[in-house]
Amino acid sequence: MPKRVDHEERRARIAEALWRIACARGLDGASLRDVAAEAGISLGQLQHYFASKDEMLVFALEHISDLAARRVGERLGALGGEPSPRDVLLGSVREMLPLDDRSRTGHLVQIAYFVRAVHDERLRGHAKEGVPGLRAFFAGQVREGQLRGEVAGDRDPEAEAALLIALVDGLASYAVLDVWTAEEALGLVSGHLDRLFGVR
Amino acid sequence: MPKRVDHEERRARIAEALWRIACARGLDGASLRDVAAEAGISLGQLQHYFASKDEMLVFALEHISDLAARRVGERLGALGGEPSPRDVLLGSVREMLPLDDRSRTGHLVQIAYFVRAVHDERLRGHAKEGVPGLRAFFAGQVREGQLRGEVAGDRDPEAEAALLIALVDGLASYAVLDVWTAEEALGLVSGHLDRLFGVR
DNA sequence: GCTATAGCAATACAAACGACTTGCGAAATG
DNA sequence: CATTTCGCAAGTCGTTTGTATTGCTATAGC
Repeated sequence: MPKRVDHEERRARIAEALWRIACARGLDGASLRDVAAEAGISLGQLQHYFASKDEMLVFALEHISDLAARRVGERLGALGGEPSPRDVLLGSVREMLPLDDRSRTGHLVQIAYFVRAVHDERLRGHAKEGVPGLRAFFAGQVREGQLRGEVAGDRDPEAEAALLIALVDGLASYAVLDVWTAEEALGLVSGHLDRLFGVR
Repeated sequence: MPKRVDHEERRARIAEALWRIACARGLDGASLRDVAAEAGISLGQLQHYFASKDEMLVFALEHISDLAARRVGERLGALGGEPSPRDVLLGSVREMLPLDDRSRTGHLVQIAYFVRAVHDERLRGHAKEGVPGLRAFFAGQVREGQLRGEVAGDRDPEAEAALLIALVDGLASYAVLDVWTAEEALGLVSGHLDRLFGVR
């Protein structure tokens, strides 16, 4: 047998090159040749790891979702054993806003995929699948807040969760357009959470 | 002189053909030939009215913004002389959600432009310019609500306006992905407005 | 009625695209 | 040491892209 290389590691490297291009010029502006050049490899080598462009796009999307999920997990894990629901929600939200360059890149990539997902059935599945889980998680935190008496009992946890997701997403979208900064966006969500958690 | 045709009317027709394609397949999937075919004209004729593809895209964006602004204006005008701030806000929001097919098409087009705006300086200007005006308008309505005693005095009108814009935008984005329906989205914003306007 | 010109069709063209094929070197196995 | 198979480079293919060019037709003005 000839030499073996770590396929997954190579594919990850290529995916990261794709993100850099998608961030700078958009997903549709990323040709296979561009990605190969950005990754510092030949077109032939890229095609050795991805049989088609579509395969590359799907892999890159799954890869970035994994990384984002892991980042949120780490942040929440750092909160300690018994964190307050408000801190959990604010920590999650903080990870969903383009507060630093890396996160901003992630957002630009996510937006690039979002537009494609609108017209591409397969990608739409990927883009949608994370929402119910996130919504359930947020709703659980709201419910926990109600148990602790920090959230009014007449609030619908499922509705509040959806509101929070949509709100953060909208704030983040305008933040990447420089309509307002990510810090201002964070302040706005924080105010929203203040209201939800009875601090007046 | 030879015969003369109404250039603006032809350009508007071409722009509408572009929207139909952008709605179905995205902006990047719309070639000049596709647009010409959709408009029922030849490529040569299309080029007669738009010297370059970029010129066509910019015109189509400005045209759809004009139409959307006029729709909102009509809806608010139909509210009568002294409408309540809550009704004004809900009416505006209703126009910003993809509740019918025409509105959904408008949203898909807007999304297509949004992604392009992230990477295109000129389009970004167009995409951003409408927000401050809308925010000021919403903030004015919140302030009016405070004067009428319907909104708590410690709410920051500017912040509430930004929250509402971002919230509606996020809800609308997920609505076009079919994560939830536009009707559910409307119900969620309505609940948000209930809270803002002291109905508990 | 001649002419200038707007309107428009048809075609050409270079560039770039994704996909595919071929071929060679290297290395681990037998 | 031979052989097999992976890793990869280079080139080619047909298609599609935006733009440019050419030329015909009809009409308004002189």
